Amino acid sequence: MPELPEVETVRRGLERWVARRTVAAAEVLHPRAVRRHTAGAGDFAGRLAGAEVAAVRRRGKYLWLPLFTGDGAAPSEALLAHLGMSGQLLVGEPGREREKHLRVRLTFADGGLDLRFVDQRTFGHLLVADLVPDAHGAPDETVPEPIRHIAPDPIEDAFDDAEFVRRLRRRRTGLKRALLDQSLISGVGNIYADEALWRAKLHGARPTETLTRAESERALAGAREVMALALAAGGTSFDRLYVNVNGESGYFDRSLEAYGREGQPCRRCGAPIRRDAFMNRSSFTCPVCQPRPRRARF
DNA sequence: CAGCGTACCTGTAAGC
DNA sequence: TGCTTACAGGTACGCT
Repeated sequence: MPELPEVETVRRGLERWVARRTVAAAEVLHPRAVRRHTAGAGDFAGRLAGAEVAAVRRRGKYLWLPLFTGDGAAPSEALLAHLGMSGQLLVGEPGREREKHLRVRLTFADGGLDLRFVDQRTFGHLLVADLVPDAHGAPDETVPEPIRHIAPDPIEDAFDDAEFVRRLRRRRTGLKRALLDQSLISGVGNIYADEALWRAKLHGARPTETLTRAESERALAGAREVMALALAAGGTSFDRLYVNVNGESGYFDRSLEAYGREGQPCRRCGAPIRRDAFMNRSSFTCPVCQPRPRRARF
């Protein structure tokens, strides 16, 4: 469930079903799922066994569960998760059948619902990492060390609009590429980048150094608005790959204005939406509302 | 250093 | 029907 609204939907589910519970055991069924935990699968499982989930946090597309380790101190490490292209975190009866692409399974000391990381394409991963001070947020906030370089996302308090606009306009790249850069703004992926640009009436190939302050703010507002709407709909899913912790799909796909609408009329002006190849994927734009710049950056 | 292309996977759908 | 190809929500890494 890749982009911010889908990950936030999962975060809310985990908060409800997993927070404040103590892990009994972690079972790694596919080593690739913990490849970024450099100390290995055994160390990963060892750090989780007996730990209590203190909370469920998110920045952009990353989720993390700060862990109480039993000594009464504040959490110093966290279980960090990225769902990649096809990852799911599912909560359910421990005895149910194992999913075909089950990669990691956590059981809890209370014997209740288990937590499963299911990931068809294995681009997602889990790891346990140290918590370090957050360079972007309040002084007492922490983030897992591997994601300290990730920028705040536009729906968190730590996001600084003016700073984003300054950094965006200093870049020398295309607008869409910049929106997808998680070190500039996190949480935006291919769907919501296209939707934000449609709302802002801007083309993703616009060179960032030609953007006015007002245009930059429009792009940001577009991202913020579309993600808030998608979140209210439980996220976007085209198939069973993108579901919440209870296996249910969101329905924001019905509200998409650009993404996946090649050849269909723009709901603002009626012109057929056009598809272009971009970064080994697709970009969808309205050729009238979002005129392609003369000096295009893709 | 910033920016860009490619690699990493599995599954589905479309094309021949 | 079966084979091949294109494409799918993302990030890390190495090259220029």
